[in-house]
Amino acid sequence: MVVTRFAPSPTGYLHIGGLRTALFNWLWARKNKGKFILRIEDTDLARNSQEATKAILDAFDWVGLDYDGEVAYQSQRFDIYKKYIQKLLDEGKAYYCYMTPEELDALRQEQMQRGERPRYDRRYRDFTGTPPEGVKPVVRIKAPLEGDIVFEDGIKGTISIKAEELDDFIIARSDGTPTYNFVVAIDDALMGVTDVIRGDDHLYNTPKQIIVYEALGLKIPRFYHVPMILNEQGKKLSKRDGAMDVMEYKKMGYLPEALLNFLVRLGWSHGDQEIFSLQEMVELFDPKDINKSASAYNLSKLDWLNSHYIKNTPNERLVGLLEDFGVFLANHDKKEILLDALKDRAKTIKELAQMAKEILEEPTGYDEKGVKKALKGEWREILQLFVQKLQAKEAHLPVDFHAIIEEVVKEKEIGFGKIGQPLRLALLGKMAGPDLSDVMAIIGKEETIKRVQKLLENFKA
RNA sequence: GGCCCCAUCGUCUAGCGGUUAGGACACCGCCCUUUCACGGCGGUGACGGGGGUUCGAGUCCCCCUGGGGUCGCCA
Repeated sequence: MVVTRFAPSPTGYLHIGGLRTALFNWLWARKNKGKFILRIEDTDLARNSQEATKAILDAFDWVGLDYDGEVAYQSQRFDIYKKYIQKLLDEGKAYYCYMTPEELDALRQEQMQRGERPRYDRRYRDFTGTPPEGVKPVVRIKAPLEGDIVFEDGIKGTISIKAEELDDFIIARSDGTPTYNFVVAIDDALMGVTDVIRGDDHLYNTPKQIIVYEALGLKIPRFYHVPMILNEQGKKLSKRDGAMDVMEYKKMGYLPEALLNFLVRLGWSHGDQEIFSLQEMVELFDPKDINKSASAYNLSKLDWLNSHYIKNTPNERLVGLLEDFGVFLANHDKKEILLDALKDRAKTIKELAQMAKEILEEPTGYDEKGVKKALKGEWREILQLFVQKLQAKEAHLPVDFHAIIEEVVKEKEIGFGKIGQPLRLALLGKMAGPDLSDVMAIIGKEETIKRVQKLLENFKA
């Protein structure tokens, strides 16, 4: 049985790197019919917030990732960790350290000045004297003094760290609360986690966690360290790099399946395939196919994927999606024509909404270049004739409107462009947009006439 | 700076000793067309550098360069 987990610390929103990590873990668990656990790493009471936890849950909900069992909160498991700390203390595998933060700082300063690597000097490791007064001690684990800590990373291969590189790191703060590297190891072991897929910023934590596993005699899981996601410039992702928050993508009009598809291809691939449904990802995903190098994200590819998914989204769903962007089509009798005309033109739902508005709402002005280009020659007579003919007929469907245009074209012996350009300007206020017959059918005969007459009115000879 | 990791078109990537180095996004051109998109077709474009190993290296080894990660009583 494969058990994976996603273990964010609730210090803010879920960012896209976190979502990719969550997705990889989720996929691997689902593919193996195993379990995917969501665990909130909130041991640092001073830093976490419930809003952040909620934000993470909301993001999961939006993209459609689920998890098995209840969400685990480390802050509710302190007594478990306490027992293990005591166990290590009793067995002499951990010890109290009475060094104050100030003393530690001073030591680090000195070491830095001497050009040495700053680290705790193990002064209390074998301390047997009388502890200094008034200092609440931390608990440190006895890390091995020599040798190498070696593990097999499922992505990077064999990783080897010398024992001298590690120090006796803190497993319990002076207030008694346990620290990250300690609780992670314990929880992963206790929850039966078999495969840990996480960002490679955790690579250096792994040997520390292995020290904990070994001190406690717990089973060590398989590790997969996924390379980071870089910004479009190929630099480290930071808060300044635009949309980091997963939910921002919803606001920008991206579909969750597009975001997931985009993210899964960042660092992972399956031959030349670009489009993956969630189901296909589950079938094909394997962490052994994850790349070893970092990857930069490029929004234009996300746009492409998003437009792909929009094209293939049923109109009914688009109607619902559009409501978040102020377009309400549920009761519009021509919504099918409208959506069919627009859905393969929009990169985002936001854009789709904008395009819909530009059709549904009367133009507030006319594009300057368009005016110059379209309003010349016989444009006035042509539009007048068009209105005349339209007024005399019933017209509901695009074909009805198209027939009238054709009549005008024939009668005046002109090309489609001669009527199309001024008509487009009248209807949309600009020179780009979907098929005019569709537009007219959507807004209807009366509105069509109204808009054409308005143009005629605005540009009197 | 120490330690660790990484390196194929601008970007995401395929490649797993013998390929005209493939695909996708973006870009450019053509076609379609009442416009703009969509779509179709075509094009520009990459193995960071230097040494080895080998009959033969994008593929294996070493060095350099470049990039990233990490060195907390954060996770």
